[in-house]
Amino acid sequence: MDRFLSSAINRIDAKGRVSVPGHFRSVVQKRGFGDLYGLRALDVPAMDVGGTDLLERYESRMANEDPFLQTADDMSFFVHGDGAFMKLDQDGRITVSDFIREHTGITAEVAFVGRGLFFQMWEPERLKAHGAQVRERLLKLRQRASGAAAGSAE
Amino acid sequence: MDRFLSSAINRIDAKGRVSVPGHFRSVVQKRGFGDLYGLRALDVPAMDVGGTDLLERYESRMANEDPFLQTADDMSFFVHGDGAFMKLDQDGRITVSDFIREHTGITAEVAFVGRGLFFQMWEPERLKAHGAQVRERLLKLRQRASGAAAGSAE
DNA sequence: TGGGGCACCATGGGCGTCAACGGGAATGAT
DNA sequence: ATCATTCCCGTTGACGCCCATGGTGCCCCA
Repeated sequence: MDRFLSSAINRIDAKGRVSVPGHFRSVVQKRGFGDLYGLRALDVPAMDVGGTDLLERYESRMANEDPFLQTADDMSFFVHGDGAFMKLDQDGRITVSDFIREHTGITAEVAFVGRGLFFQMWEPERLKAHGAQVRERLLKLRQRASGAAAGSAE
Repeated sequence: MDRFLSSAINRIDAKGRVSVPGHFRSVVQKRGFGDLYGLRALDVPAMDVGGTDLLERYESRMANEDPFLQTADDMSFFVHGDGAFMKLDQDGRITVSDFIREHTGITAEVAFVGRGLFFQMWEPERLKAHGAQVRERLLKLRQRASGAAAGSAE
C-alpha cells in the first residue's frame, strides 16, 4: 500500500521530538519523498503533511491565477509562508516546533491521521471533538434527507 | 530546494543587525544572487527581498500599464526609488535601516517569510494579523468555489 | 501448542556541530 | 572627534547523529 491510511497517537519527548508512525514512513520512502512539507490546514487546527508533490500541486494551481491579483498573492503567502519543512531524523522522528504547536494546540502528544496522499497531525482531544462534529453533520444530513422523503418529525 | 519556503523570527541586536535565516542564505547562494535587493511592498507593511529577478518581476508588472498614465509613473517611483540594497555581512546578517523600519514598523524582531522566488520581512505582530486576514479570504474563496466535495487540503 | 528468539518500533538520552547572537576592535565617512 | 560600518571572535542553545532500552508482535521450531 502506498497511501497514508489509519491513525496513531505518539508522545512528544523532552526534546520536542515525535516519531512518525512506521507505516507512514514506509509510505514516504515508497513514494520517494526526500523531505516532508507541512502546512497549516485552512479550516481546522491541524497540519497537512506530505511530500514535495503537495507543494507542486499547489504551485501548479497558483500558476492559473493572475500573478498580480490579490488571490495569487494570498495563495503564495499561504503555501510558501505558512508551511515548513519537517525533516525526518535517522530514527524517523520530527521535531514539533512552536510553529506547529500554535496552530494545532499540540502540547504533549500528536495524533497522526492518514488522508490518502498526505497525512495530518492533530492534538488528540481536538481531533476527537472534530470527529464528533463531522459525524454529527453527516448524521443531520441523512436525517434531513430521509425526513424530506417521509415527512417525519425529527 | 531552491525556493524561499517557511518562516522564522530573528532578533535585532544592539547594532541594528539581524541574521537572515540560514536556509534563506543557502537559497540566495544557490540562485547566485550577488546582492539582495529589497523594496517596500505595495499594499502591505513588509519588505520584498530577492535578487535582481525581483526587479524584473515588478518591471514586467509596470509594462502592463500605460506609460502616460500616472499609475505607471507611481509604480516606477516605487520600484526604482523605494528600494534598497541589503548587503549580507560575513555572518549572513543585514542591517535594519530606518528606511525599513518606517515602512514595516519593525523595532526589535524581524519575521522572515518565504514566498517562493523572494522572501518578505515583517514586524511579527503585523504578520500575524495579516496572516489571519489572508486565511479568511482564502476560506471564503474556497467556500464560494466548493459546490463539489473537497478535502481539507485541496 | 507453547516457548524462545528475532525484528521492528516507540522512546530516552549523550554528544558534536552549526546557526543565532553579542561584543571588541579596526576601518571609513562626516 | 564621533558615529556608523565591517571584520572577527567567543558563547550559547537548538538541532541532527548516534546508541541504548523496553515493549510487542511474529515466526520458527521443538
